[in-house]
Amino acid sequence: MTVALLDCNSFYASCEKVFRPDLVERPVVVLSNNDGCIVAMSREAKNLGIPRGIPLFKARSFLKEKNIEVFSSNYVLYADLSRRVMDLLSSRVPVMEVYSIDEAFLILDHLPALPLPLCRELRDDIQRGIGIPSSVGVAPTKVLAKIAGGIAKKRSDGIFALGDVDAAGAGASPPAFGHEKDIDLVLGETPVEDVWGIASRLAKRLRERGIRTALDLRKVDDAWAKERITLTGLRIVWELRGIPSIVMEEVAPPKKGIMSSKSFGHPVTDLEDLLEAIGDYTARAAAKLRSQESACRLIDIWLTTNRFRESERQYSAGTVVSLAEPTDYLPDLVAAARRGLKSIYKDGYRYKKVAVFLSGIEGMKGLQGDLFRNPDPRKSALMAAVDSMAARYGPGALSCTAMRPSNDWQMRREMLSPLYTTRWDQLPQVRTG
DNA sequence: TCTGGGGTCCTAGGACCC
DNA sequence: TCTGGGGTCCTAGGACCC
Repeated sequence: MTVALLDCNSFYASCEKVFRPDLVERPVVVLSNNDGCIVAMSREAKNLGIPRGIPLFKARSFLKEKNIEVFSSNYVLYADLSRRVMDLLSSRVPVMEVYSIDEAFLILDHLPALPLPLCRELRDDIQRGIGIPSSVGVAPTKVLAKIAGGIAKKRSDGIFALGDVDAAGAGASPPAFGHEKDIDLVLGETPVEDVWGIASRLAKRLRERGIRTALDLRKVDDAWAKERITLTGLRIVWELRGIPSIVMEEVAPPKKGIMSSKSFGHPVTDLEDLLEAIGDYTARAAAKLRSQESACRLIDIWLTTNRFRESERQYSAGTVVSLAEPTDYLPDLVAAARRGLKSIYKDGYRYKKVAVFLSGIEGMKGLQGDLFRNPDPRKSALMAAVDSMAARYGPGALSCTAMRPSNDWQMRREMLSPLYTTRWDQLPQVRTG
């Protein structure tokens, strides 16, 4: 197998630069929801040594001092540019897995083009046509392609291959980057915690056993790995050996749980405000549920105060509401969510966050019982209308809850870029003369 | 004043059944 | 006094990913 991992560089920051040519070489950071933390940085910002995940209030003076451009997160823009990248890839490579908003695995076997020239072309086209820089790692398995991708990011040509990938492809061109010996060299220089699937906790345990690099990990005993790092870990070991063991998810499997949760812009004390927020979050989660043609049986609700404010009284609680039958019908879901919230709400606390989690998810088509035999056409029609309104006016357009004008639970987004690509009224302007 | 929001999979342990 | 063994389902929590 020859698999490529194409990864957009500093994706959110790169998206913000697409319509701002004045920012080309400038350091840019993108904030989390609620303008809380720094979650993405352009290369220039990374080079200044800003830690990822640092709260904005701690970084503020540094950002100002270094004249760094700061953006609130604009997920509508990122999702739209991501879709364009993925569409371009799937038009050239029939077998691929969209792994995250900014990454895709591509199967390069049995294509007319050789792997490396094709990757160069894809990378160039994404840059020229969409304006997003990317890098590509090529290898016999996903885990090795991830490692190759990490090296590609540091190279000026943005491409790195582990093994004889062109020979493995159509067989016509000389090997591009190396043979087995070179794979050993690269793995020997890859710290074990840089392997996909091995994070700090696991890495610490491995290091205690003398396993410090990807090369060490590749050599461990199968039975030992199965027992100590589970089958998930054993698959990583096999992949390091070049044996494909992690499946390609060509079509995204339906979600087994759908979450909607956001911190508030200000502390919230009033039950009515919390109910309004939970209605909004439930509407967002339910829209995702319907978009994958599923229904859910369980709704988890939880709420919490701000754990960082140690001087304040803390309270957090959650509850699960079971529905009589699986449903995707928003009024029923909202009613259940409100019931759950009322059962755990306590007066007198300053709340930071509420969350909705839909689970017990089943496909609508597979549903047994009254719902399937006797779907209520009025309910389906209402939900279709809700979904088309949301497509037009945004995900929070309808939530079965009367929204009051001064809802101060809404998140802060004080440095939001325009919706360049999805709203006519926010298209970039070209000045002439 | 200000600290993100999604997801997946795995294991352990309890309840319950035969 | 003696108090199995195996299976399933559920939940909580840990660990990992972006």
